[in-house]
Amino acid sequence: MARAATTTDAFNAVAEVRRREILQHLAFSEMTVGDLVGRLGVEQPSVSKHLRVLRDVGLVRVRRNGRHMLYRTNAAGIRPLHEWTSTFERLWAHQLTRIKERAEAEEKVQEE
Amino acid sequence: MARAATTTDAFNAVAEVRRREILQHLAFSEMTVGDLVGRLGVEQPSVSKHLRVLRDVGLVRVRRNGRHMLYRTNAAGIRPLHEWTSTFERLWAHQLTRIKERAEAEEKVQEE
DNA sequence: TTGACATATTCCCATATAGGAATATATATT
DNA sequence: AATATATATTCCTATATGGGAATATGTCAA
Repeated sequence: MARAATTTDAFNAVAEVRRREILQHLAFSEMTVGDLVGRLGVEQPSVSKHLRVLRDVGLVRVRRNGRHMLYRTNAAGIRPLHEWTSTFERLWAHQLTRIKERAEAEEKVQEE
Repeated sequence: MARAATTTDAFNAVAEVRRREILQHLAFSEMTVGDLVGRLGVEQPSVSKHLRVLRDVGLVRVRRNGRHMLYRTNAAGIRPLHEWTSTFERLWAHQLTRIKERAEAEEKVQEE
């Protein structure tokens, strides 16, 4: 079997750096495809294709304005990612604490 | 160009469902490859290969115990994902508020 | 040393990319 | 209608995948 399609879910869609960049650019203001092309320095067809993927998984919304397409990030689509990572939050806090404790124990040894 | 390697970063590694499952299983207790095979119902070579990817990006740590390999999740590796998604947190809270407001406005219309 | 057990690696293949180039579609303008 | 502008899609190709099957490696036990 091959890798899962990029349009399978938000996790797969967001694996690509360009698409993460796009989502950030569209997070707090609508933007045109042309705007994105300018800001990312990527060819227009590439941008359109990435936007297609993001649309398919519901990570962006579009509306037309004349011959321009106005895209914006649909933050709700990112929420599942946030929640999945949150389940590990306690864990890394814990692990960092242990690392800190060890470091302090080491320090104490140094002092003696 | 093809898709970026799964070992490029945590984003790519975590795109695969199996690997997310593995990380959850190894989050709060060390486990053996065999344990994972049993819990996931996946062939051993598959599990080993997924673990290899997770190791390469630093999402799991291993230690040997006789002929068993004990794996555990390295939560710190997931943190970048959490932080990236956090930048959208305000946004979805905001968008949900707007949706709610619209719903309430609709309701008001109904009452009249 | 030999055999059993646990895990890792290799080989094979169908599949899906991402980007580049070319082209199609849609809308505005004259 | 003809042209220009904005965006989307198609075709191409090198590349990496995930799973299955087979095999290699490593460690313990007798």
